[in-house]
Amino acid sequence: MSRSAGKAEPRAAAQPPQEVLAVGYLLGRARGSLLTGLDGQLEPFGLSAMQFGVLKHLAEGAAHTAADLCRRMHYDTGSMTRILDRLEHKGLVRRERGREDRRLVLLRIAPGGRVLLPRLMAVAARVLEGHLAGFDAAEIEALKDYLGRMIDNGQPRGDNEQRPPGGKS
Amino acid sequence: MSRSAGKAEPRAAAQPPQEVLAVGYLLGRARGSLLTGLDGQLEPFGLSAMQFGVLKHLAEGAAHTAADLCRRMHYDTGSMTRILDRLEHKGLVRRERGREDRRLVLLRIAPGGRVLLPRLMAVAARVLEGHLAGFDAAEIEALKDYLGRMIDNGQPRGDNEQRPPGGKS
DNA sequence: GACAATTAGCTGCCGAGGCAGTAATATCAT
DNA sequence: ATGATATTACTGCCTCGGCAGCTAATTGTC
Repeated sequence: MSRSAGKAEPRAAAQPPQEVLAVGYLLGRARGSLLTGLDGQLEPFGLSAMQFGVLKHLAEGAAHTAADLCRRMHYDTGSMTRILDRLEHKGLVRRERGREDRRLVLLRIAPGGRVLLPRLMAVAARVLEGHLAGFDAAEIEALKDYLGRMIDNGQPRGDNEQRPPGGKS
Repeated sequence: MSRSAGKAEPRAAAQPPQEVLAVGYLLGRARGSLLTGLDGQLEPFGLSAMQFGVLKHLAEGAAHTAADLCRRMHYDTGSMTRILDRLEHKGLVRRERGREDRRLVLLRIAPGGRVLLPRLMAVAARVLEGHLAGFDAAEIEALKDYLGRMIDNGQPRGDNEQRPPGGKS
């Protein structure tokens, strides 16, 4: 949002390396604390934070297949298969072979998952809010903005995308 | 500040759960991007980001034993042993039994590590700065402040957390 | 229709991190 | 001193995520 593109950017990030490296350190610690808390609170339900994320995506209709989930969550397809195995085994997710495209395995939340989800959401929100105690709305927005920008900066990683010449619809 | 029964608190973090959960998501992504970039850049040196962190701590004199490193870096002692094994095998770190307290294994950077470190620092700083491109000094400070506060919020003895009722699976 | 290229999902394998248990040493209480 | 407890470092064991390879199925080209 406050991405002032018109302004000159004097690379203000030019600070003592120590200062910049601390960002990476803090990032790892904050993420670890969040994950530990989340996993701990989710443990009574027998779910991990990752499994919760999958369930949430499915409930929102944000993804309907395993590959879709992997793209959205930037996750490995092999690991996704195993996570779905567990969720299906717990009766929280149902797999169904695609009828039109028989390569696809369409995913749906099972009733059990749909019932459980609200409680999981409440738990997750509580953990997040606990970590964000003392933050006002503007600060949360700023934090999300910063993180988003860092992610964007990291995306154009090193090499060029191969654009095969010619049409690719 | 026990939020045991806190409902209507003046905490501004009361936002739609979606918005708050996004923070966790972005945090994980930003950290992943950073780590991927760092590991990629460190690969030519045959080192991981974690190994670099250990080397850096030793060079700064921030830690002198394995347990010390673990406390500072919030790391598992078993994994630390294995990391030190590799660093020692590469000739970047030296182990020496403590003379006063014979339980300790005093750690020192070997000359090879000391020579290598500046280049590693430069690489790491470059990756960090790449992710922080477009950030001004105040924003970086704010980001570090936010992350630090999140970490502090996650620390608190963690036992005032309620347990969700009954597990099933 | 035959063929290659692409996509979706799954499995095996490997490295890394966390946990528990162990041996050696140090510290404290009695 | 003796025993109990704590700390340090290390070692298996387990789980999880990423990677490579595989099969089945779809799409595109001729």
